[in-house]
Amino acid sequence: MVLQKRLDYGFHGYQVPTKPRATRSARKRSLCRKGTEGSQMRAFDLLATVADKLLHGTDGPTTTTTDTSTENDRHAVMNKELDANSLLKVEPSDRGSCDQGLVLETVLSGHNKNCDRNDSLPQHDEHSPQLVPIVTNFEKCKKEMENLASEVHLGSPSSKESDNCELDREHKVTVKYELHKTEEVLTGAQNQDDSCKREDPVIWDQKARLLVNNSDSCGKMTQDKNIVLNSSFTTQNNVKVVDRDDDENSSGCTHPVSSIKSFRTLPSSRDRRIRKVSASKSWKVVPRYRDESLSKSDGSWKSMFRSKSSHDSCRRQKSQMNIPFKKRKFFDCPSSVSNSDGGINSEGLSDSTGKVINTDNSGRSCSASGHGHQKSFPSKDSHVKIRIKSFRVPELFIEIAETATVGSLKRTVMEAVTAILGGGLRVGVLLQGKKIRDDNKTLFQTGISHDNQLDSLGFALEPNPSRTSLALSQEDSPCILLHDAPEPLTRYSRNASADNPGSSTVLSDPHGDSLVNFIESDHDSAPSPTDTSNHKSSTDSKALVTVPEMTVEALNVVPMHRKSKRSEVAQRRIRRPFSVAEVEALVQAVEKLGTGRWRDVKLRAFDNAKHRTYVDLKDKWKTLVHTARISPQQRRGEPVPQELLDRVLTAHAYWSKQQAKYQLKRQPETCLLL
DNA sequence: GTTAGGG
DNA sequence: CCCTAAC
Repeated sequence: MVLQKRLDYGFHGYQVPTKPRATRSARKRSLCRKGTEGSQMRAFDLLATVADKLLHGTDGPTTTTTDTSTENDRHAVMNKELDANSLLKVEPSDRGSCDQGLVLETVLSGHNKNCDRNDSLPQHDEHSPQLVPIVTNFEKCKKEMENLASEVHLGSPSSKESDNCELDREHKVTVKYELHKTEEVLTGAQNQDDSCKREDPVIWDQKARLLVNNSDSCGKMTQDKNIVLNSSFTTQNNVKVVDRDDDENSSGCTHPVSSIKSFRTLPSSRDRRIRKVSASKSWKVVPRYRDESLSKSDGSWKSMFRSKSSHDSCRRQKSQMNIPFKKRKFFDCPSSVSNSDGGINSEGLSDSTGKVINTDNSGRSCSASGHGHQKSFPSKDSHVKIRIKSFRVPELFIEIAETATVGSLKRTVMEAVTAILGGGLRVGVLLQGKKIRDDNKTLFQTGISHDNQLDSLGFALEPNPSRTSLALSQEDSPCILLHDAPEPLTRYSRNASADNPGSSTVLSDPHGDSLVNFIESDHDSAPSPTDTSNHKSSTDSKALVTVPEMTVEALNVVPMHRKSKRSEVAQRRIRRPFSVAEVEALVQAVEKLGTGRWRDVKLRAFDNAKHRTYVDLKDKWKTLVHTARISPQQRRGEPVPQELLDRVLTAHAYWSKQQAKYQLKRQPETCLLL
């Protein structure tokens, strides 16, 4: 067994600063479309628009490798560079169609040819060594951008200039990268701020003001009320991306797992399926909402946002997202997220969802919005101009083996980002800290159109009950297939192991007590925010964990389905191969309890492994039996000790007999009865 | 909510 | 792992 270093990255947030502005024409068009409705637009429409745009943008991301991804560089990157200055950028993929292609790039400080655009890259030096800030840029195709801008940005043409020129075409996502357990992203925060600055917060503000002024004048002249809103969507999530390699070791010990509770806390939809899922399944991507987010906010968030936003009081609210939901194949409305969810959302919007921070990335947004909004607008007109400066998706947690390639890292991050952005997100609107739940109210009715309320308008990304699932599924997306063999990950894992001599396939018991460990793996997988925060300072951010060999390929992230399937955001749980220790525990439990009592088995041996449902155990047993029966050469994935397989066969045979006996017993009875 | 089994 | 039927 080999110990591998595992790198955990906590993404404290993705920032998607303002999206590129639509061209004038586009904007005009958009204005025409939406503008007519102006403040009369229903809140629901507003939500739908924003959500739609957001989701659209993420369609069809692709990941590519950057210059730094060579094998040779890999270690350097992982060990050294990451600590210092590592950046991840999401860019349009070359090959991808404009509208969809996104590329995730890893940029090392120093040689980032791509940096040009992002001068604002955070400077890590200041930060603690453990923190690895990553900035990702989301560039959307103009088309997308235009659409986005057009939709998001509603206003009179006159004000157009004011909008965010700098942001043009760039949908930026800033990702904070943290080493595991370092929840504090102070550095990152600063970085972000920097990046934000880079975005020219000042300019923004000024522009915003200009806008306001213009709008005022315009409004008066045109009788349009233009409202400029700078707001950021904030979501606090912890997404833990776990390596999906064949090896089970990954399972647990090192991975924090989302707690079921959290899921349960979500607003329950009436969909039974969903409930089921939430109850019994754990997802890799775990939303953190709840207090944790708040606590975190103190650490990373606050620092990040506040640092610059000092002047303004921003409302912080935690928002939760990523509650994995199963696909609702049958019910989903393909078209617009918001629409499809409508009913459910209303409920979902409720408190359960986190709160939203009303700040922009830099924290200034708040202020900006504040400036802009101030009561300068005449209330006559119906047009509401909204500018969303950034969307935040804080806390992305990624855990990846050191032996993973840069490419896999990119893919993993891409996957996570895609999952978040493309996955079940919905937009919540807050006014003065209160969630606006009635989607049918017009903006005017809600008060969004009122000058005095503008400064208190906020947006939040929230888990979309119907389609939220951050879980990344590789298998789901066709794209993956293209890159990877359709075969199960396990297969690849093997290959990978071969490729990486250093890593051993066998997972050792990192903690010593395999059973206990794996049993508790869940906890690991979903570390509470608090925990992480506590560990922040630890230099060991790179926790050395025994990790089974991980297949890089397995990690490949697959972009979610494009638009076509946007609606079906729900994804299957990520694959979590059983570790030998888990198998051991399973075998032991089955030996004692027999087959057919999976719930008991679960309670007995996997009670603490939230991510293992009794169905999972049953399935695993099924596969174990199958595995035991086939030749070793045919087996894939982490090899299971023959001894265990033998026990499997023995136990299986024994309990099969018992069952047969039982049935025989009964048969006569039934016969007699008959 | 559990089991069992096919996919 | 997912999905369903059946209980």
